[in-house]
This record gives sequence, C-alpha cells and structure tokens, in this order.
Amino acid sequence: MKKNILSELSELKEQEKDVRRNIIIDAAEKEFATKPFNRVNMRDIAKRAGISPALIYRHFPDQQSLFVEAFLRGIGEVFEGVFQKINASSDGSIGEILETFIEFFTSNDQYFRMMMNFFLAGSVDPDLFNKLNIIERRILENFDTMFKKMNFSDNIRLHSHTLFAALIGIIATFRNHPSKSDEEVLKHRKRIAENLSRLFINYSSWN
Amino acid sequence: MKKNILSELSELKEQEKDVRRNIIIDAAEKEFATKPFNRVNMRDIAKRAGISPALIYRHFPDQQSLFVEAFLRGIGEVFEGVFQKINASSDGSIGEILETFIEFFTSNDQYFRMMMNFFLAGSVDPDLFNKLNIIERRILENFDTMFKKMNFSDNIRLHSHTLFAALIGIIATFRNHPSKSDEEVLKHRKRIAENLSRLFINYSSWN
DNA sequence: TGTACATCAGTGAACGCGCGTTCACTGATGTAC
DNA sequence: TGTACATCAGTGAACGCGCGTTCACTGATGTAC
Repeated sequence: MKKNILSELSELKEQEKDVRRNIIIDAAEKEFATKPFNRVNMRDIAKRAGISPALIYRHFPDQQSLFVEAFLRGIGEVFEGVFQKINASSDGSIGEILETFIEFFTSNDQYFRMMMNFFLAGSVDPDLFNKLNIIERRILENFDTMFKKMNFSDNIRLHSHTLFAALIGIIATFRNHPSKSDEEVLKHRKRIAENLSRLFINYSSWN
Repeated sequence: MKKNILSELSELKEQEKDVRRNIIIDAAEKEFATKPFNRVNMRDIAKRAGISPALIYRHFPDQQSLFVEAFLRGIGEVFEGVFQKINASSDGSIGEILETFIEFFTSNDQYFRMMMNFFLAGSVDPDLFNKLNIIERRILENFDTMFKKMNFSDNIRLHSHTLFAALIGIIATFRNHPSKSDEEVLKHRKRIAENLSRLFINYSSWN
C-alpha cells in the first residue's frame, strides 16, 4: 500500500517534470517562430517560459540538446501531417501530396530553417543525425508507396530521392522577398510543385 | 605634365588599394572554405591575410559588407563556369549541364552554404538581394535557352524555375554524412541530377 | 637643401556587448527520530 | 507532535569567453616654404 502511494507520487513527479520540459520546448519553438535561428537565446526562451534561465539546465544539459529536441518534436509533427494526407488519398494523387507538403512547410518555416541550419553547420550530433535519418527514410517510403500507386516500376527509390530533393529545393529557393507577400510565395511554390508533379505523371504514363 | 604624373600616382594608389582589398577577400574566402559560416571571424581573416584586424575596416565598413563581397565574387565565378559549359555544348544537352552544375557546386560548397545562410537569415541587405537576383535571372535565362534547344514550347520559364529549385535541393539535401565520403556524395548527387534530366527529356519528347 | 608639418597605411591592445553556463543561495516539502 | 536535517525545484547575479569594432599611437612618405 505504502509502496503504491510512493510510486504514484514519484510518477506524478515525473509527469510534473515532463510538463515543465514541454513548457520549455514550447517556449523554444515560439522563439524559433519569431526570429532567425542564430538570434534565439536561452534568456528569451526562459523569459517566454516564465522561468529563470538556470532552470532550463535542470532539464537539458545544454543549448544544443534543447534545440535538437524542439526541432525533432516540431518536424515530427509536420511530417505526421504530410503522411496522414498521403495515406488519406488512396489514389496516391501526386499533385495533392506535393501541395500538402508545400503547405505544411510554408506554414512551419521555422523547422525548415532549423533543418537547413543543422545540415549546413557541419558536424551534426550523431543522435540528431540518426533521428533525422529515420524521418527521411519514412518520407522516402511514403513517396515510394505513392510512386507504386502511380504504376512506376523502374528505380522507384531514385525517383523518391529526386522528388524529395526537388521539394526541399522549392522551399529553400523561393522565399520571402522584400517585394513579395507570403501568399505570393506560397502560390509560386505551388506552381513549381505542380509542374514537378506533371513531370512525374508524364514520365509514368510514357513508360 | 605634372598633372599626368600626379594622376598616374593616384591611379597606382588606387590599384594598390584594390590589391589589398582582394587580398582580404581572398583570405575571407579561404576561411569560408575551411569552416562553417558562423565560425568565420575577423581576427582569423586578418591573420590569414597577414594584416591587423583593424586594417580590414579601412577597406570595408563592416563584417557584413566583406562577407557579401566575398560571396558575390565567389558565386559569380562559379556561375561563370556553369554558363561557359552551357554555351560550349551547342546542342544544349541537359545531362551534361546538370552534371556541370552539380560538380561546380560540390567543389565550391562554401558558396552554397553562404547562399543558404543569406537566404535563411531573413532581412537581407538590399544591395546583396539585387545582385543575387541578377545572377538568378541569368541562370534562369541560360536554362530557358537550354529548354528552347530541347524544343520545349510551353511554360519555359516555369520549367527553368523547377529545374533551378531541384538542383538547389539536390545540393542542399545530400551532403557529407559521417558514413559517406565526398566522392560518394558527389556520385549520389549526379545520379539524382541524371534522373532529373531524364524527367525533362521525357517530357519534351512526349509533348 | 633642410625643416616643420600633414597625410595616411598600418598596428596591438582595449572596449563593449551578447550570451551560454554556473554559482551561491532561498524556500518549500519531505523524512527520520 | 515537534525538531533537526535532507532534498530539490527554482532564482538572479555573476563568470568567462568570443568577437566585432574602435582607439591611440607609430612610422613612412609626401608637401610647403
């Protein structure tokens, strides 16, 4: 009986700790959403979370760990959304899928920017690298499935790589110009993505 | 007569100044080639150029200006190389052109990383933005020419945008993994680029 | 031809700031006896 | 039930460092007379 109460208590403690952790990650994500990667700092995250900077270090060993966790949680959610859409459209309609991909990343640009920063910074943390790899593999598998539904037969994985790279490129290349509004950027990205899907559709119907 | 000598002297002074400027830019480029963007600093650039840090500020108003100039000079050279190749192949063979593009950016990765950093940092310097725009437009024009040679008729500029984005994506997405050597990365990029060119060739022959 | 002064490239040290991280401490809660 | 002690979340200030930029100065060269 006593043991039960004790374990229940320590469980509650754990939950409390988890809640605190998530509050910090939430705060970090919000910071990333409002300013470029290299200007996000621990003091502002702490302020947004309503705690002292020192407390962050009771939950995360250092800044990099916090950033990685915030990134992985966020990017994971974004891709879950994309996967759901892919599975929902049973006919594997490439046009819709690419549109979803573009929409999700356009409205969650902070994760894209973080991803590029991790990629370009060189020397990535191996744990982060593994987790990113797992996500990338899942994306490629989803694209594979899509191409199969489109009756592609040759080199499916190669096409998935091509598609993935092209989509990343669309997001990376066409972004907020001084003269263009967010909607215009989104529209332009969608036009490119649509053209890309035409290339693939054409290829599948010819082979 | 005296005036001539004087103007000649001041011209020499100007040339001297230019040489010094270029030495600094050279040093900056080398720094960018050896370490990630955010770790390049003025002291190391000065050390590499064999001068005092303070002297840099007699040639450039601040760090950002130096970085922008170094970047523009470098990226310009890279694209000149690509353009030459495009013009040299009079049949506009897309496969070769994409291969050249990939090769140039793979062996000059520092400019790619700088470009991505400028893009992702938000709020770009307007002058830099204009110059980048000019370069981008030239690339697109070159791609337009290529597509015309391939007898594309519809939406040529849209295809050029698509191709440009896809190429940027290939460079951005597939990079130095802990387990992969530089040659493997290059090889993989080339395979994707080749597949991309097949998509376009196929599209042109079908329409 | 010599002298006083101006100019300007060039310097190393210092300033100042941002920011990751740690320190010394507080106060609430739990625990042993 | 009360008391002494342990634990631990939480804090604000301080430490330390990197780094962009500036300062006060030097020394060589040019210029005026």
